[in-house]
Amino acid sequence: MSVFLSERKSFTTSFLKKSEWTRNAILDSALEFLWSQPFREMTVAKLMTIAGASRPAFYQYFTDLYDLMETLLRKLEVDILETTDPWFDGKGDPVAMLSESQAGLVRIGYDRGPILRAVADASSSDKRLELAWKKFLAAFDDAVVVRIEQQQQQGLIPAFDARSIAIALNRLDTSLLIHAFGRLPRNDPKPVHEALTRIWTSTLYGSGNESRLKTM
Amino acid sequence: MSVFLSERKSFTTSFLKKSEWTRNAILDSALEFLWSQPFREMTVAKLMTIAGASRPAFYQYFTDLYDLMETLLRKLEVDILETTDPWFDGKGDPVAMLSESQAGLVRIGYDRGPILRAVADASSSDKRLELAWKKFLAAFDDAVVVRIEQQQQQGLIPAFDARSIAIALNRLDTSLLIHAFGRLPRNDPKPVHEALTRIWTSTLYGSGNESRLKTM
DNA sequence: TAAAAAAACTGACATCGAGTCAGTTATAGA
DNA sequence: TCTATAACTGACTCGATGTCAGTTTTTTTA
Repeated sequence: MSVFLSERKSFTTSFLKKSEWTRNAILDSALEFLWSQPFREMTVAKLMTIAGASRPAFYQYFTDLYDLMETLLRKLEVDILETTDPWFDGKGDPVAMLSESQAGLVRIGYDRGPILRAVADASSSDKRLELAWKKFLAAFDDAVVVRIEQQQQQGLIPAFDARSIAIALNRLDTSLLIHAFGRLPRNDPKPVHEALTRIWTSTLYGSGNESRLKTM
Repeated sequence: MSVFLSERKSFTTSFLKKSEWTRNAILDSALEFLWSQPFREMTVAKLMTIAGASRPAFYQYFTDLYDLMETLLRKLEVDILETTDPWFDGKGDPVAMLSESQAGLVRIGYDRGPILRAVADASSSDKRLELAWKKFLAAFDDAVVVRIEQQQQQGLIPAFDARSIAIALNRLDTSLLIHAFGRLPRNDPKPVHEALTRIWTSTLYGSGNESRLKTM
């Protein structure tokens, strides 16, 4: 079960029905696999060898590898929503809240980068998973749009088309997290957090970044 | 050969050696295919049916589908470098130059979106193509870093780690272009251009976007 | 322009991974 | 301990890939 599980809780615990136990063993095996190899190397056979069961047993629990990946995506989703909370619901200084939310995102990206990458990779090969991934991203787009429009009404954020900016900023986050943390060795999280915060902040609040640009 | 070829020059022209002709017919078939279906649906057999030759003939010209996609990537690269020129080499108002370069990028993204998407999709399934794609992006990262550092020395851009911002902004561009134009029907290019320009501009030059945010 | 050389092409084959199923084994509950 | 239910497996089919020996078509050149 290796060192790679150290950063996360294992799915397999004692006192579970055999069926649940095996399902979790498969999920654990998938995580173990994806921490060291890209999704494209994963086959049902390899996975089940790690999990210690026969290949057909896999199909007892998942319809295919993409179905399994969707399960991992759901688990990611929950954790991301949690740590992203401050900017969406917080009451204080919006810049500080934003920085905090981005910090949470970076932390999760760092802790689960290869999984995030694997889901993104896999989603381009399967219609169903692609849809799930798209919805996952769209949910964030919607949340960011709402927050931007709220703060535009308060005069905290200048007037512009909230949706296209929200989409752009969210794409920025996902692709940068995958770029920086999607494979081992992972980048240093600090500059990633700084870059994201700088870009979001200057785009939304225009602060921290006034240029010396006058005429020219 | 269809309507989809209208926006681009066909590879196949007269007076070509048979060998070159067939190779180009395959490339044309790939474009035709990718304008209407995602990469994951593409098989050598389907492609060669469109191209009008036997399946094994494909391997005369390409080692596999990823090799073919790499060829399409090279062609994209050339065109992108062209239209991106203003901000990198221009002399006038940096904000205007930047907006112009982004416009070029958006135009290419719009004209070739599905191809861009197909290359990105395919790159996650193949080591070689993944590397080519990574290098393609890294080349832009480097160019942007150089330009940012130049303008930081001139005092046009505030001091910050140019590389991480460059990487972030480039990831933003690619993923947003693919999101907006990667499949039919494509989005309206105007808000995409506006969003990109707003984000790049406020991040680098801090202009066009001063917030009413004082204390709070 | 016709024959030789070179190139492009093809049918048939081997391989690999996916997904299915009928039949067997193991588990959980009474 | 027995039985019903759930979990598992070996063996199969299928679809796509990549290769090769042999044939056809194109190009060269005499």
